[in-house]
Amino acid sequence: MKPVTLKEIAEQLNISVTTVSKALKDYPDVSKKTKGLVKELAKTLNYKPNTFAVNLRTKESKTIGLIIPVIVHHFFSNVIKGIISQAEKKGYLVIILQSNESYDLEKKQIDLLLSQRVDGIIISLANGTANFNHLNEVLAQDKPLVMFDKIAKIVKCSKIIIDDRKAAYTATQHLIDIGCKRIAHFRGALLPQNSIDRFLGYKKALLDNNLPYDPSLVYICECGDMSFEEGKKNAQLLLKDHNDVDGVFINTDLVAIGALTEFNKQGVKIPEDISVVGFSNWFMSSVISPTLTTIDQPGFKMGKTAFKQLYKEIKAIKNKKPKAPKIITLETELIKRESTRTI
Amino acid sequence: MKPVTLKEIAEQLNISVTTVSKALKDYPDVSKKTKGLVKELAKTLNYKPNTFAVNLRTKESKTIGLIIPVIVHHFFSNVIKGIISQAEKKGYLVIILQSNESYDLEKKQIDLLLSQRVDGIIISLANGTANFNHLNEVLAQDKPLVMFDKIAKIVKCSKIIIDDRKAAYTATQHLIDIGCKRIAHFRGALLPQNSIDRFLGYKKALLDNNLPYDPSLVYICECGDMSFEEGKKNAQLLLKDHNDVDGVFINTDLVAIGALTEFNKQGVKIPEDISVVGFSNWFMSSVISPTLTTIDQPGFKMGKTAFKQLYKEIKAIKNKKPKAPKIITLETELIKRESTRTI
DNA sequence: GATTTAAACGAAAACGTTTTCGATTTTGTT
DNA sequence: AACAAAATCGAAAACGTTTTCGTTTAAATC
Repeated sequence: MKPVTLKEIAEQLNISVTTVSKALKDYPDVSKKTKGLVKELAKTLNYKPNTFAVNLRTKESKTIGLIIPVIVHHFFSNVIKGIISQAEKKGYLVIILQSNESYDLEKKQIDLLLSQRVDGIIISLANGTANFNHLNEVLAQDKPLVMFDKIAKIVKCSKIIIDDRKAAYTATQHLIDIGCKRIAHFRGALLPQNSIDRFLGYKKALLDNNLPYDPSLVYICECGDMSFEEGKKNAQLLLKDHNDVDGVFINTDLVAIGALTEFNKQGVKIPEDISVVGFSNWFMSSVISPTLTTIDQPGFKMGKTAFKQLYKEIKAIKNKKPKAPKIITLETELIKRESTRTI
Repeated sequence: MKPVTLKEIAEQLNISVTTVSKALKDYPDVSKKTKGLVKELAKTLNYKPNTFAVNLRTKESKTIGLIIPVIVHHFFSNVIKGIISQAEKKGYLVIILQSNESYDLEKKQIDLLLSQRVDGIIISLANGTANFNHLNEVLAQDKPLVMFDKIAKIVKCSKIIIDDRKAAYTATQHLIDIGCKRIAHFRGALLPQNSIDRFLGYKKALLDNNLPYDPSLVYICECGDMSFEEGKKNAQLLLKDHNDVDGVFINTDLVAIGALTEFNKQGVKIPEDISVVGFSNWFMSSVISPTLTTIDQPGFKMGKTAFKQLYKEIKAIKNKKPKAPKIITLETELIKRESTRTI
């Protein structure tokens, strides 16, 4: 019942534990013959190295931590998938934690991962995170840290992002191109960098096209978790206060879908009355009615890239040649669908 | 830069490693005074026990493994969330692996988790899994194993399920109640137990209501990953071969949504021409048009329950009082929406 | 003051592996 | 046959913790 150890193999073969260990790892100073014997017996006994001992000895766990604001989320679950798929290729396991958009939890979880001694951490920040000591603590311990999507510019680690500003600019420009003159923006929470950048892209597009920027058309949501309900609520407010709006650029597809639902309910014609552009390209956006024009955000690729970068840094640190942090920007694409007019 | 160890604390305080260890764990044979000193120094030095060493010594990792067919999936990601949330409460970490509906991968991953020496495993089987040696191997090693949703009845472990048969019966009965006479069924893949049970529930409802069971109305999908495309394809086939069908019970919401999309495209009126019932209650189902009548499957609760059960078994085995496997059936609910007629 | 009891501490083994470095054996060379 | 070189092996330390059990010190009892 007890798992078999090197010692037992050694005893059965009347050789030392050292030789068994070396044989299994193909050290050059073990003869072909003993290597054969050891490997064979190891296989028949179904020997599996004790990870705990290996970890203790080698000081690495071949495990990384992943902290994510929400799991039930099309974009994030795609990222998870990307990370896991890539990690598996390199023999790494992934421990996943959900911060629930809470800074306090995020902090605790970083602590937990550090004391678990994972080899590296990938994180997308909670909306509420404004203090970065916990992240700097990771770097201080010489542990690789990679951020994606919701990042903190100020923390000196690698980041995998999209150009939120540019993508938002493109989205807004599209609304302008099809003739919208009064364009609202649902910007979601205040803090996260990508909220800010998307807002800035929206604003710049307006100004570049000589459209006035009207702050009352920008809807902020204090709720931590941006959601369907938020979209409905904002749509209601919008219809009540601004009946001249003919276009909306919305921070996230889920919110956009909430807005669409409310627009449909109130009999507002999309796209004839109002054109709507979302952000992220959730699968859902392609099946609702009308289908949603949006910005495709490559979640799976982002996950893969994040792990690849983390892996490089793990190796680099191990070889005592730490690399400078790298910022990788992935391409996005405007997906035109039914929720925006064609000219 | 090196992490601080018990030894360093001991040296600074001029006491033994033993006492330091005991002090931190509140052993009764350490004086209040030294406990105070030790704890204080530990805090100022930011001491974190080396998990590798603790694991090696205690033979447990406070980590469990989770194998899931697909991550980007409303139901499964809810389960993940449930498991993680519950695990966190008990101080357990969760390693997540995606089997991609592949038996081979699943087998490898079980192996990986065993050699990683996780304290227990939660799994939802791949569609292709018909051989259960890898699962019995887990039990043979005295590791707790809990299955959920896609289970194998034959494996003697705890299971968290819904009554698929009953739920499918309810769904089909609902179609019958609103007047459907020719009811088709998209049953998805052939192997998984819940596919079978849902089919049996469908069939029994027909027979109990004296409606003929027509095998040509049951659409099977060999594709491993049941999906949107499958729904579209089956809807096409259905419209081509059976223009008298007035109701469909579909295995999974995502497939149902594919079918709805196709029906909409071909101008088939839902629910006037055909009533549609899905299964799982994905969020998406409440926002598409028409909104989808479906069976609510409590993913989050399932995840929580699965971990709770696993936890009990971990404790039980630790105390040398292993418990008999338990099968827990969670309630489901029919959610009536626009895709089925009202009488 | 001698003895018993309780309180506080520590030495050492153990968990299973990896790796250094020295020892032994074998092979090759003259 | 003697020696050098190469090939093969193993002893032992180390990783950091937990826990058993014995030892010392302090307090309590007679």
